[in-house]
Amino acid sequence: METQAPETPGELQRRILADYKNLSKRLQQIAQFAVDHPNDMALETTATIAERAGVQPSAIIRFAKAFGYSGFSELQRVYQTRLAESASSYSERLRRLRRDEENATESVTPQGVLRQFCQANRISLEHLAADIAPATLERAAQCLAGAQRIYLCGQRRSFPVVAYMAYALGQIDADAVLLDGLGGMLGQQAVRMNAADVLFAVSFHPYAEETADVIRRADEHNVPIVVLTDSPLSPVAAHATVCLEIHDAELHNFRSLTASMCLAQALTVSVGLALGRGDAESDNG
Amino acid sequence: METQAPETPGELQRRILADYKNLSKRLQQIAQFAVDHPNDMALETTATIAERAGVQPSAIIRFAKAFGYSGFSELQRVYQTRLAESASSYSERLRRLRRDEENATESVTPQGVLRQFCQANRISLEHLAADIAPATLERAAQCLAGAQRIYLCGQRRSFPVVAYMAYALGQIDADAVLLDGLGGMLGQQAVRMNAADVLFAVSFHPYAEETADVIRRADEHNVPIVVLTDSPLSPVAAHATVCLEIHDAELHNFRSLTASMCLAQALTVSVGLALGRGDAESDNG
DNA sequence: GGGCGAATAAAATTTCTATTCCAACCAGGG
DNA sequence: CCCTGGTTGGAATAGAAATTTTATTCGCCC
Repeated sequence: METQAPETPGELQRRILADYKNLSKRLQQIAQFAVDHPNDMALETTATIAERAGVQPSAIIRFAKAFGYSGFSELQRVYQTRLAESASSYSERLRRLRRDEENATESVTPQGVLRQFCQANRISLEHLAADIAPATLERAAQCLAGAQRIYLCGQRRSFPVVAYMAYALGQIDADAVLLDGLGGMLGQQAVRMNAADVLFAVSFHPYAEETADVIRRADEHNVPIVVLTDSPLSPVAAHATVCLEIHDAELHNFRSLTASMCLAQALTVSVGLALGRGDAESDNG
Repeated sequence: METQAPETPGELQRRILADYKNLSKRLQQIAQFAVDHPNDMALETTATIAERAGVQPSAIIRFAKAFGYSGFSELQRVYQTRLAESASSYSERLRRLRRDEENATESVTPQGVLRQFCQANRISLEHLAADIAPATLERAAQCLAGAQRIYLCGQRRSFPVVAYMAYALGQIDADAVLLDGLGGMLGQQAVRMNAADVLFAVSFHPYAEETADVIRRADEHNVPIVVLTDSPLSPVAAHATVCLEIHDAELHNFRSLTASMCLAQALTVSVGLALGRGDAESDNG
């Protein structure tokens, strides 16, 4: 009632421990339970919590109010953020970052923008390393390394990713062909794919029609397909032999490519290592 | 209704993906949202979820029933367990990640390589934010924003960077031309540059001859030049009006592009903000 | 193009939950 | 022993949320 209610999980935890000895017997009992079962506090109803803690529902309300909240719901909100943040906080963190920084005055200066992007991209790289399933990545690398020729396809925003791979795979003497659709001849370029090859396709949200076409064609000819996309439900994922899911940061309505590029690079190097020409040349330009 | 309702988060995820194509349009929309925002599914109310997903609350119920649950609450319970479980395993994942890093043998597996790249790139992003002089960045942004037309030039490893910029600048309706040297006509494309335009050139170590040529030509015609390169002593830096120096990470003899891409993106957004069309569109592909 | 059935939206209903309130309770001091 | 401060338990209440019901729309087949 009297003091300000903690708004972050950490603050709350500290407050509970500090005020513990000043609480009444029943409230101490609840504090104990809250510290021991934060998940229950976040997910269960007052009735359930009351039962599990062996108290009356109204005592739960009193507990919340004792820490300055208007009611239990407000307290529960704090426990929920704790849970959401600690879980797969990725998009949550990015969203918060965006909210925090977009209204800061410096966010419109170039260096402010740069700092935001650096920060956001660092977070997305952090998660990239943890989120990609090793087995999936392994299969993707093997798929590419075992192919006679690697066809690369990506339009619009995805194009830089495959452009980079075309270059990098060339550096390790892999037989890579970039399907660039130059002169409207994407179909012509793609028609030679066969089952001994592999198609590496990159496609993000609005999912360019051309890429979908190439994938469909590859699927019809039993060409293995490695896909890099942003959702397992994306139309391109359906035909994938191996599907790599990636979530790049988005800021100022621009989606980044950092994580995608990083993954592309790691894949290329892995293919190189598999082919025994990983750390080959001295330089690349 | 007909089949058994999934009781574990993993099962549920698989069921959603498998049945996706059999669902009605609205239900697909919800499935999409559920896959993308599991936290919301666990913590928010039907009304809130409905609003965020852009559907009616009753549609959420139908969604739950479509997977065999008696109602939404039962479905939500599953998402809650997912959240609760991942909360406890998060620190576990971090610990594993750290432990693995000390393990040198893993560095040749794809996930080991990926982790190294993520780590290295995160460090380079950290430095990027600190190393770039705000004034230089500001001048670069103004230079680009004030130009009638932006010519983009980058070969080999630098190409993905300018390819991305060509795309991104197009998104904000800037007049950008990618000098891709297609059909050996790089000279033809470059000849129209004049003093009201600007040339944005990217060039790294062995410094492609074509890029140097374009820069030389631009300089002769008094075209302002913004250069992104890896050394102030590089041959391309000499002619630069504004010179941005960048140091991407290098691993396994492959130089990354992460920092360059990040800078390119920050620049593009800054140009957009300067032109007053920064956060324009809803989406970009 | 008109009628049929499924899918959806909107309103109405029911269920459940947080919260309030007050009587009973307990401890300590007169 | 009884009053007095705070504390507790549990019924009552107000409100919100899930669910059901009812119209309406949409898409498809004849």
